Amino acid sequence: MSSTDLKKGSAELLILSLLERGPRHGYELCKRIESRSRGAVRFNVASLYPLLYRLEKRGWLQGRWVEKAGQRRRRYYRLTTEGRTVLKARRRSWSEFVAAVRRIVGPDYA
Amino acid sequence: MSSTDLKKGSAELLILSLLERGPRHGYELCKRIESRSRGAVRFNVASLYPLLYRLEKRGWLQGRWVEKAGQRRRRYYRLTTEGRTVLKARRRSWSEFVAAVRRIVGPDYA
DNA sequence: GCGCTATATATCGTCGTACAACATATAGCT
DNA sequence: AGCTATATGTTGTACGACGATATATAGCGC
Repeated sequence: MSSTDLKKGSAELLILSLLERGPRHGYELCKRIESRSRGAVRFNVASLYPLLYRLEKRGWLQGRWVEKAGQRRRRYYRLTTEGRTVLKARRRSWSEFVAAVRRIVGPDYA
Repeated sequence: MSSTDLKKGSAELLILSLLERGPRHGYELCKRIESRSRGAVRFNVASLYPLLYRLEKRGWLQGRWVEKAGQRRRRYYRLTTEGRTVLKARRRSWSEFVAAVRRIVGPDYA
């Protein structure tokens, strides 16, 4: 599986995690994921924006337009209370999943 | 992301890993994944069989029918040399991916 | 002025894949 | 005869990833 495939399931977890410490806009999330993962995870904008809309629609995020002179408008997203609850659950299920995979795949030989 | 979504990217890694120690047939792989992950990862047959065909088509697996009296025929898959090479690479990229996610998501609070 | 890059958001069309549902076949248990 | 377990397979739907493309603003080099 390519690194593209690998990130499929974890995209939401990454977004929610990054928003935990404060509002971020789409492009910023994109760049943060790339730099924090040292390039291992890269987000295509054609996936990111629709994903943000979905999360907002589910009530986990709340977006708000911020306009500044001499700048393209930005949409800042913040975690809702429900979003925080979901994040907690997602973190737990992620670590459970990783543990389960480790039991099947065996220890790392990296 | 549901545990269903989570496993999307790792399905191939799981199959390849299980076949590392010897030939297995589809249903057996299904059951082994379920039991080794203690129920955390479950495979739908409608995903498993097409996946096995794909892997075989790519030359990573080789299947062979085994018929026994009083039993439904089984198709046993074994890892090819190419499959072993791919498995090695997949294992490495999986652990890199997990490390990258951990840097973004933070430590486990499970 | 022009091309390039970076910042920032957005959509369209294609393609792959997961899975519910259904189908088939064998055997044992009740 | 009906249920469960074993075992493989297909069809149809639906969702999501991503390449390509578009729009808008600003700065830099030439």
